[in-house]
Amino acid sequence: MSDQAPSTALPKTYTPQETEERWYRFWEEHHLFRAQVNPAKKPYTIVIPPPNVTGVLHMGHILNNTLQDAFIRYKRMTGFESCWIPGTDHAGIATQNVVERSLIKEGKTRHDLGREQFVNRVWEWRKQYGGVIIQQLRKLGVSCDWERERFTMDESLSAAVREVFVRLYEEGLVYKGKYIVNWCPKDHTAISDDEVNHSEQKGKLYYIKYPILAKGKSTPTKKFLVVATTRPETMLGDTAIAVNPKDERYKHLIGRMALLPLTEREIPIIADDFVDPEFGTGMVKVTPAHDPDDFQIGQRHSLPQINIFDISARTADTVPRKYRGLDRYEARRLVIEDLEKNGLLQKTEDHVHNVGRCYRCDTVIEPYLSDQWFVRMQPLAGPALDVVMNGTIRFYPDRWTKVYQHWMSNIRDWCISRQLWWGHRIPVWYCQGDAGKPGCPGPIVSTTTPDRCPSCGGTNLKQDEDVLDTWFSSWLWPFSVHDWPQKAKPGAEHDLQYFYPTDTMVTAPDIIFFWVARMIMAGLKFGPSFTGSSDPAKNVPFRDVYFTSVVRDDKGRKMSKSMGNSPEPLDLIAEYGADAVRFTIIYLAPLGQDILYSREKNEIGRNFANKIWNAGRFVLMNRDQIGEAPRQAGSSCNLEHLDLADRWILSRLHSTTAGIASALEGFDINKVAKSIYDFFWHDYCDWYLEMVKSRLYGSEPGSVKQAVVSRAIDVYDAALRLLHPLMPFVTEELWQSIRQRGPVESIMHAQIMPSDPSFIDTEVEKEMALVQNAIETLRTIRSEMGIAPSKDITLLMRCTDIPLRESIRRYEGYLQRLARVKELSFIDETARPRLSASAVVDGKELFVPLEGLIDLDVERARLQKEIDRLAGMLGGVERKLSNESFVAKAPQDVVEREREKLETFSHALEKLEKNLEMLKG
RNA sequence: GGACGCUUAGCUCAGCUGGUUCAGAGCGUCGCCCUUACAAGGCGAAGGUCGCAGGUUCGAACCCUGCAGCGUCCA
Repeated sequence: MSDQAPSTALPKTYTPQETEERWYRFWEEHHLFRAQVNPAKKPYTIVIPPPNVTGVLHMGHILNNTLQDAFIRYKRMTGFESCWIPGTDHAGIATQNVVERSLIKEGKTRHDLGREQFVNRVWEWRKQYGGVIIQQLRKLGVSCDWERERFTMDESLSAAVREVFVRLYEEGLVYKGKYIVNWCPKDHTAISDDEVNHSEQKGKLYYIKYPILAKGKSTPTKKFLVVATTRPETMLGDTAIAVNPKDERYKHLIGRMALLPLTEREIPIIADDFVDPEFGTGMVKVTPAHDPDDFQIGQRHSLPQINIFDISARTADTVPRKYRGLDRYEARRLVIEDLEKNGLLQKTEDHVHNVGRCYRCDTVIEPYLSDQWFVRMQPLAGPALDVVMNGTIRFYPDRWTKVYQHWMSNIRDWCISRQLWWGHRIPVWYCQGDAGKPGCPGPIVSTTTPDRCPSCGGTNLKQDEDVLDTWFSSWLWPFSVHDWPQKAKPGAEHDLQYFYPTDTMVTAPDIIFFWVARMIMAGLKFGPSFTGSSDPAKNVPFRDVYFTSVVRDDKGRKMSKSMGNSPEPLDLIAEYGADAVRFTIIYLAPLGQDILYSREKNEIGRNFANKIWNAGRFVLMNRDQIGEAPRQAGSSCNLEHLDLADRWILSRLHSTTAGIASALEGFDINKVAKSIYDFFWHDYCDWYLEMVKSRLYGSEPGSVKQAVVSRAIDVYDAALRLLHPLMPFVTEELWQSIRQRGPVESIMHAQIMPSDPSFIDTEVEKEMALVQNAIETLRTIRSEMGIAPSKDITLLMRCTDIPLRESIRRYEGYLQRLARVKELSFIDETARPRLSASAVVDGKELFVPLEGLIDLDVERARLQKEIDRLAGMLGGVERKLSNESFVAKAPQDVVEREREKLETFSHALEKLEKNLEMLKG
């Protein structure tokens, strides 16, 4: 017994705090998370969806990262080279905001510092605070390969960004243009369509009268046209009025001019199909510089574009003096006031409309005309849609494919430039011309900073001021983490070749477009350059996408720190332990279904940890007293002196293992948690260990008892390994305690025993079910008859079958231990035990003589209830069988089963009724 | 307006291709128990017309249609 650990008395209750810290240090110090190119193994790779570098851990991260860790650990324990690459993204707007806020406290703005200084300042901030979330993740116990940690602003990842920009530019997939974009007046930058959150909001619909000008003249007629608008202030930038060409009401006005109130500008009345005759008056004002639809109309009719706002959405010099320098809402108020004064406001109606807000700061977005860079998405979307539709990439749950399909089919170009200082500066330069000479037209687009203009040789170059969208680096993450494009030679033996494509992407559904979709595009587009293959299956960034649940509070509201309805994850971990928090959230989170969460629910996980802890205590105490059997070579489990309970627990272990493997295949991690929980708690603790006691404390020889102890530990060991991916700490602690382990040995690299079907024995499980059934029945009788738990009972069983009697005798110990049956005797058909409680289990009658103890009324009521229940079921079966079409049409085995039920139920019923009669007589 | 999801015990949820004692589990409640692993525990019990209305079928919690309520995304 060289592998027997020294005696260790575990405390009665598991306390996670110290344990967790100790084992995490152990794992990290011994580089146990590290993955290496290993051609002998298949890789299993996950790249973390990089959290925002300004972020702090929230419940969504807890769920998301527990899932990833569970997948990574299961794979590591089933023969894969598991590699989980962590990191953060540089979160352009958020990070810049954070640093700007701290500058404000010093009474400065970024403009006071200048660009270079400011960017340095952000780097400093990042060095100091950017690792917070990474440290917090460690508390959760995640097995990320920290030696591969990446940041989207790392030099190598920045090189990837430049490379991609240049390649796309050269292919004509990146272009610059003046378009209406979503402008955040607070952050002073454009954002992409996906970064705008729309919500319904109550507003007003204003009906404004515009005087119609006399034909060919600048004098107003007495007539007016009326437009309806939700944003009256933008009228200052109107350059036309539009009607639907088919609208009979207004046909005669097309081509005429109107006078724009408050500005005295003359604008044309035009016809455009876009106008909905049903909306408002059927006439719309056209403001090409401040509305995306109007912009389109403006393009079609070559209308002037008058930008009336500055970058803060305050009115600019392009409006009459009176209205200049106003916030858009003040401008609205004043415009309305003046229109009213002039009798030009016909009416105002309540109106619910959709308002877009910045996803970072919630400011109402201003459609804004500006020069921006875009990615042409259509050519990238086609292949990206194909790989999902044809199953090369699978979504879990599958319904997200529809959402994806819809988005991909209606895709719009991606605005990638941001008017920020923090981020990847756009790799584009403009020739300004050397002294006295004019600059050259056209941009210089290059992965490296150019010395001189390629056309004129001039050295006066100016880089584009803008930076790229953060997501423009995130979409490359699955391969940029491996230092593409530097290490990109196809065929070479390195990380990119080995670990790409990744296997599973675990992400919240709300960012399906931000990175799932775009990562797929990027993988398919740039994959061939390092996989050397045009096969989409080799270029996709991942094969399975797991969309997590949304974590809500117990009232169903989405948890958010700003709402204050989210517990602080680190507090939860401190209070319950990381294992408990991990297990609980997995146990509660069915695939793709929202989860209602509250802190007390962590008791599920905490209690479970304590349960297995105490099971460990139990086996250790017995090992210390009884000792273990000599180790059998080549076997993962002691198989000597097996009895029913042993065969049963082995059967359960192997079918649980198989069930977990198949649940993992389908990403049904919730089921994994439930299976291991039920196995460990109910099968192993409630039944197996209780049954083991009857042998350990019985009269069998020491060698037999030692085999029993060894087996109990073996099964326990296997169960710990099954559970480890969900509860890494407590399982490590216990695994290290039950047997002597090597100095760098860890359960995280122990292998999960594959399910061996030869152990799965349905006959044994059936027999065991019978014993369990009998024990439960006896317990019910005891409880209902008010028999004190400490009091022994006698059991009479009607059974004439001699071999069966013998086999039942073998379980006597279990009945003794688990139902406190002191004496078991068999009786024949004619015996009529009086004053007994009785029951029928598997057709056999059980009698518990209760002379002097029995309350006849209670027992009669109990029997009557059981009779009613059975009679109900019997009735159901009889109805089915008397239904001719059932017998004719239902499958034969189903009919046969019903006939058997008829048999069983009526026999049992007969006996119960007889026994009830006896009590009456 | 369009798409998707959900509705099963007081609460949170399982329930696979329609048929196995199918109506389940955990929490909560009630009763008994500090039984030498565990009171963060053990044993037992009560509790539900499976959202509503139709339909398909020998048979529906499960499939189809409609409706209602809740939620999410897109326009």
